[in-house]
Amino acid sequence: MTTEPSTVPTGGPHRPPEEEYLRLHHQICFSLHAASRAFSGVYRVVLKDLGLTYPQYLVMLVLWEHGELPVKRIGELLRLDSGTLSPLLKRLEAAGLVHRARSTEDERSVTVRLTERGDALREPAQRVPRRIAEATGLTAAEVTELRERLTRLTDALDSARLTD
Amino acid sequence: MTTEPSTVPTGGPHRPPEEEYLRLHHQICFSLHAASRAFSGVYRVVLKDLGLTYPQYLVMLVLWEHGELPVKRIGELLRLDSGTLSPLLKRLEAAGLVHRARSTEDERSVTVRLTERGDALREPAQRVPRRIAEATGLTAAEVTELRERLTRLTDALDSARLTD
DNA sequence: CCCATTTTAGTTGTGCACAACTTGATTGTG
DNA sequence: CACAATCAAGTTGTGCACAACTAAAATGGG
Repeated sequence: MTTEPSTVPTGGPHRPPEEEYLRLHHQICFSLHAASRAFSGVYRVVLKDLGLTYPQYLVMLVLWEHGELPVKRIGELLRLDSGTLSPLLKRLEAAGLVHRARSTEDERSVTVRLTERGDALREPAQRVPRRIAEATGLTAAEVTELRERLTRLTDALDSARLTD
Repeated sequence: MTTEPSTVPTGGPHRPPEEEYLRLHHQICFSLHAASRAFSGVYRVVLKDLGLTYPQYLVMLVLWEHGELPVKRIGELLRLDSGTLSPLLKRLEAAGLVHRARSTEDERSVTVRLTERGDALREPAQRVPRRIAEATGLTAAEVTELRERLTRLTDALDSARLTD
């Protein structure tokens, strides 16, 4: 029974809809998962010179854009919570790229700002996007379309989760 | 200097192409990352009843389809190595869903097969895909298109990585 | 003014991803 | 046959994601 359950698609004349769903679904959930990991893999190679991981790079991107931010705001921008960010920021601080300090006006808040080294890293990082873009083999228009589709998908998934 | 570097897009009359790249690129890499995590979040909720995590569910999917497989083959199908699979399979075995045994013909290989409980879990799992499909808010055609795009992207990223 | 509630970071524990390495079995070639 | 090269799993160590929790500060209603 367990040695040969439900083999290849089917032998029957019509396929039950649930089977069809299972297959399609398997493919979409797996392909997104795989694409995400393939992306990290390429980033791992490209970011090696900078000494950054992919999530660390995302944090640096928002800091390069904004200069300094409270941890809370970084979390909102990157959709990450303190359980992920606290140790990550600690590692960036240990690497001398950022500085963390309690806000004086609100002692609950911690402000993260770039150090001189962190700011300087921006220059070599400028070359990263083009290398990644080349690796994807997508045109700018395709990138935009895919991004929009993924953003809509994320919003749909997030709101579906709330109503569960 | 570090307090306000490179603020908003620009103040200048023409934007340097690297800046444009940085922005677009930021968005695509972030959106894929976020979509992947949003997906896991929905799966986490839906799979809770089955007592499976998302990666465990992927392994169960290929086992439900093939009945039994060597670890090596599972890794090929899911693009995962033994460093990820060994402990994951150990947890599935501890949960009584699979059984692992050294192959008699090749002592290097370990064959993973479903236990009766693992096979039985297939029935309630049939309802998962529809729930996920509803959460995505996508039509079947959109799912197919997105999946194809992501698969092409993964292939492009993987081959780009090899030539690095 | 006081205290319950909320907010912000941080901590702990579990699981996944992956590089680098180890162990033991198999294969191919001299 | 012998032994180097290869191969399959597993182990170790690092980092990310996230749920659940704690600690400390701020806020707001009575």
